[in-house]
Amino acid sequence: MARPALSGEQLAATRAQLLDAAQELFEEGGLDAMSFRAIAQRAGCSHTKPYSYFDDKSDLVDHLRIRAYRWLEELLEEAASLAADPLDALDRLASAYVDAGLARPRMYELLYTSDGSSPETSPELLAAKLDSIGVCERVIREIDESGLATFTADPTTSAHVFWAAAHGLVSLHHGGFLVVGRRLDQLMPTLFAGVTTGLTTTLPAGPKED
Amino acid sequence: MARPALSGEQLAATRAQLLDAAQELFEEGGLDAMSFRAIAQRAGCSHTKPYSYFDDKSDLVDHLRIRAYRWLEELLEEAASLAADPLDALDRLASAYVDAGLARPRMYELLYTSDGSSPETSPELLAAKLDSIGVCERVIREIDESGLATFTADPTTSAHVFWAAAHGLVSLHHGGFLVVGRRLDQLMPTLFAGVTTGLTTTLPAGPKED
DNA sequence: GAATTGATTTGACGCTGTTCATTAAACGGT
DNA sequence: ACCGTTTAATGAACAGCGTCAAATCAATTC
Repeated sequence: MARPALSGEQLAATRAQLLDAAQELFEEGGLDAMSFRAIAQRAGCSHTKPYSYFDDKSDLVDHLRIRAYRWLEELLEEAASLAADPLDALDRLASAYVDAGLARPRMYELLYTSDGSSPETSPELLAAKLDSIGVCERVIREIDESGLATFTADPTTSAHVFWAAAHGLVSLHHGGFLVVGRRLDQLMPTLFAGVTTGLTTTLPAGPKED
Repeated sequence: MARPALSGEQLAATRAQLLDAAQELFEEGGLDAMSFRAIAQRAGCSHTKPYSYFDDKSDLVDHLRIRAYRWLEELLEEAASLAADPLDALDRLASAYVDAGLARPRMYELLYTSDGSSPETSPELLAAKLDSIGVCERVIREIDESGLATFTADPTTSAHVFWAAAHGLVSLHHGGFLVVGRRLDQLMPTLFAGVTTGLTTTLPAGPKED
């Protein structure tokens, strides 16, 4: 009858284009630099076009958050794939997580901030979150199954504990708590060794009390 | 010669008044609701008066962050003061921290967010941060000195580890990772028992292999 | 009472996110 | 080849934002 509606591909392409622009602006200059209008300008369109592809600015940012979690997931997946055994994989996961948080603080920021306006998270965002932490859970399950160590809690809980430790560590750094600066290098092994020791009965480097 | 400059008291009083208004608005409706103009309106003055008391909006928010850390510090201090012994104090500290984070999510949010514009934090804010984590550090030092347990790392590092665990846990909850909801109640003891086990050689509830 | 000095307010600017009326473009039917 | 329809994209407009400059007001000294 008339002008054809946007095909799925075109729609996805433009959305990706807008998200690219948004991500660039955000990583360059933070939230202030990522205005809806600036995104449109960088994407080379009028400042109202994004409204055809996203409900809202917070909707756009939510999709950016999903991207951030996918980025993290791939990163962890890659780190785990290089490991010799599941225990090594958990170690690499922790290092990769912390390294990523330090290397791309803005991207990391996206993971743990939310628009105060929309308290409820979208299903896709939730799925992205669970998928990323799922990498950790899977590795822990592999450790359990391999018999290299035995976790005293179920894999989901154990993954949450590791995740909390890793995120807490990165937050501590970004929050400026680690005044010495070099402190993180000594803190990371202490924390993860502590958590691992506390959560497993058979250990990679046991407590060995004489 | 002329109209007298603001006395220190008046200045502090007005600043406190503005911060009260800002805190109210923020806890009511998040960052969006806490506009510079809305703060002034609630404080009952023109929308530019705050500029006589704060450099900037981010300056005002920074002072709000300091308030948040002072609030946290007092809260932890009070929790520790109720304890029978230092080991109990550490337990209460963890519970108080998590409870506070769950009860006042907006206040908690202030602790770990920063304006992307000003990467460097003010000395007062840094002091407030270190004072709040200092409560934890002090309790750990007391445990060490009392001989109830022996930490394998120095008190500062140990405090960082506990802090990271506590913050990570609250973040996990606020981030919506704990889909089940009740999960937190079982996660908290697991995490803190794990961290404590991993960091101490003499334990409140040891690993007891056999 | 007049002058002066600093606190406060008023008015304005450019920018923001968002909405709405308008224009432009791509197709089907005749 | 044209028209009518449908949809994408635009431009203009609005209220609200943070911020700055000029104007106003109040309190003190001469």
